[in-house]
Amino acid sequence: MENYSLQLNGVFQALSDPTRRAVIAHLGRGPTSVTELARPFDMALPSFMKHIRLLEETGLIRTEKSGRVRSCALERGGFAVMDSWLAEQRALWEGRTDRLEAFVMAEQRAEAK
Amino acid sequence: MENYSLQLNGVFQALSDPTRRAVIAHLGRGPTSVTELARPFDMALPSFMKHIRLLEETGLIRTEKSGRVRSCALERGGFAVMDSWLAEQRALWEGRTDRLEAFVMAEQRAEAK
DNA sequence: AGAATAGTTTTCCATAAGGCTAAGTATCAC
DNA sequence: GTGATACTTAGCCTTATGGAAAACTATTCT
Repeated sequence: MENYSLQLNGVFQALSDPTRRAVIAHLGRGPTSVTELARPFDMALPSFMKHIRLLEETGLIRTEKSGRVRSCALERGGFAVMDSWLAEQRALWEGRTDRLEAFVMAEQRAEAK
Repeated sequence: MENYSLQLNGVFQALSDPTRRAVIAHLGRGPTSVTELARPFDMALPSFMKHIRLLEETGLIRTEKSGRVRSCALERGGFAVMDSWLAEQRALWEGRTDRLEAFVMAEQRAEAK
């Protein structure tokens, strides 16, 4: 899947910025409006909105506008691609560790002879 | 810790590039030389080396030069910062889910009266 | 209606990121 | 010691990224 890789690019890149990670952390405690989320940052609103849009595009958050306020919430699904990649990698080098362990044990058994 | 955040920036950014993720995946099957790692990519060596250096700087891999060949290996420690951040986030929104569940159950109990 | 609030759109700017070529330095293999 | 190998260094180029200011739109409050 070509698309899987692109999603990974997006998610990792999104999380590489401290402002965006802080937004994620904030939303972990519940949905909020953009202005509320922006309050802790010394940053112009348009700049902040770029982060919000990027987070939404990558599927890490979901936003909805009602009236003049846009409220944001975590989208747990966005983390799924990353989780699966990480699991894949772990399977790889844990598999290898197992083989290495098997090898080491085999050596030890050989020595014991 | 100010440094923790910088490490997170680095690790996430490092993993946001497909070439670098491929290198990580390759190294998951064991240590190799730079040239060997570079083989699958249609990219000049100096460009590829930038990725290697970045991965090393962020602590995701470890490299060592012996003779004219530099061999690379995974550094599991580099993943630790990311893992801990992810765990932190999960604790946050799982904690919240629990409270939400508790709230919902309380409502149901109230209705049952 | 008029003022304040909450975003939005547009344009611009400086730096970082990813890639290239050309040329240089050690090793290693004969 | 010559040639091939395996990187390294040094510039250079283009696009992406994070941020800003100014001006605009749509709601909501009084």
